[in-house]
Amino acid sequence: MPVTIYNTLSRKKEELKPIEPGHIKLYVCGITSYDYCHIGHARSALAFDMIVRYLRYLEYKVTYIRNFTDIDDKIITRANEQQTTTEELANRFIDEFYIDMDKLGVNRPTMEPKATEHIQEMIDLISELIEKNMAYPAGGDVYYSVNSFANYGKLSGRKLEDMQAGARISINENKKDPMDFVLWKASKPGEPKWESPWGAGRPGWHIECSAMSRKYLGSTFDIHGGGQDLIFPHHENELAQSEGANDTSFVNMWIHHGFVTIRDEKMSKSLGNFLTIRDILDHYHPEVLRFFIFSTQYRNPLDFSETAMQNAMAGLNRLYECLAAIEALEDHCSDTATPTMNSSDKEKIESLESNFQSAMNNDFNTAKAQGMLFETAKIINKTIRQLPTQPSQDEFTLLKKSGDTIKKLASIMGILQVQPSEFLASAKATMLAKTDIDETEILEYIEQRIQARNDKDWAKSDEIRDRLLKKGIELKDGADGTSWSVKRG
RNA sequence: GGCGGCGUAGCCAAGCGGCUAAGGCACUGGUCUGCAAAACCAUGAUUCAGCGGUUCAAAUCCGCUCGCCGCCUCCA
Repeated sequence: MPVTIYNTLSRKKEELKPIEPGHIKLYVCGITSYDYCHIGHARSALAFDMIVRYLRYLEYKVTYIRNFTDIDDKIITRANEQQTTTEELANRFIDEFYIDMDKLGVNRPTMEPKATEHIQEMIDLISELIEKNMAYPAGGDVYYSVNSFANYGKLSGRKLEDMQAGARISINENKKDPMDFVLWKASKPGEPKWESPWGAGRPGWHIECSAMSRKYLGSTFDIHGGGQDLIFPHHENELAQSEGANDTSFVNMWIHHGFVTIRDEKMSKSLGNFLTIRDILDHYHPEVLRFFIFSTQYRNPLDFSETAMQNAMAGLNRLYECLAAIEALEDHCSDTATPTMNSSDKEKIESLESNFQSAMNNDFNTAKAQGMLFETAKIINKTIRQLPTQPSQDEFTLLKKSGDTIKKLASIMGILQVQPSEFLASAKATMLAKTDIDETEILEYIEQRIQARNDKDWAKSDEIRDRLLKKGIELKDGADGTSWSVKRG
């Protein structure tokens, strides 16, 4: 079963065929580090984390490069505002980025090059472009000449004429063509600068990815990824630079993920609908965010809302409850017991892994893959319910094994990786933090209620239960006493 | 204006020309319970924004219309 991926360049799903058999080389545009990361950054990191995990699960070797943009206009502006250096600011937010990524359980890429550590590679690349007459110095800057690259626009599907008609391009006296973009920027007084053949300055944004991907992955590699907003101009320009300089195809497949929206609008600071990763992690278990993000295919827009997160939590809970039920099975088997599972259910359970794979092979369809997990959980729950006290050894083994398979497959999405009890407890703690009651108070009420129940004083018992419910606490009377949880929603 | 995407049950979401249109959440009924809650079980689309067309066959392909979104400036 081949992996097929939607390639932005061809606008079709294509079979993944690594250049070097068994080895996939992937480059993803990382963050510009000048602020805390938001939920959109989380989706990007998580989407490629999932892709890499899946490819490795398929036993591909994956070399995964994700860069840090640690010098650019926004960083300079922000550093000035905070009266610090660009280096200090960028490094500080790289540290914050790692804090968020670690909480989300995102695996580190193979390498994470920083732009400022690859200035020489960029200067070399720019020099090559100048030699080939594809770039020109002007007034201390260096520009890429879009007219020198016949295929300019092939990734984003734009024509130069159309783009000029749009005419939202800043006027710049130095440019030969308004669409030409900067490769090297002369530094203004007080700005960070590096020496170059064209004077002191700093690199343009697009050139860093061309230089770093070439250094670590070569002139042609398998997959380049990023958010959909990077298609133009960033990736279009990278492609023009790299193919212009290297005279060879830059990337075989371009993967672009969709946006996270809030009330169906793209997040932005000006709209005030901006949510950082840590805002969300204060209220939800990291696996809830992961589950939510993978509840739709990576290319679709994903609308964030409290309701959606509650749904995600409920769904994840259901899967954990199923795992807990499997764990709770006691090993009392009988050789003579008749199996309770019908053959079609048994077949479905046994084909979980291959069904999961075909979902994932179809452009990493995590939404469908999640559906497979639920389908299996449903059958397992049903089976466990019908199980005699002495189940057959086969059936018992199948259930245990299915639980392990669920966990293994879920690990590709980074969910179901903690003990069910641990997840439930930690979800409870974050939920409790949102209420105005604490655990000791709840336990006191429960004690009082147990007394009332022992006295068969149902009125008082119900009154206590209602009082807690008003505070958002639900009680459950089980076989082993009363337990509590925070009411959802 | 140019380019791209989307519109499937109350909500989220699979589906990529042919098996009963996955799955989740919510709702409702049942099991359980002192009553509840949780959990579990069961149940929902003769129909896929609308209209035409291609085909033996369309949610799936083509055209048009309507609605929504993104990019064309930094952006995940």
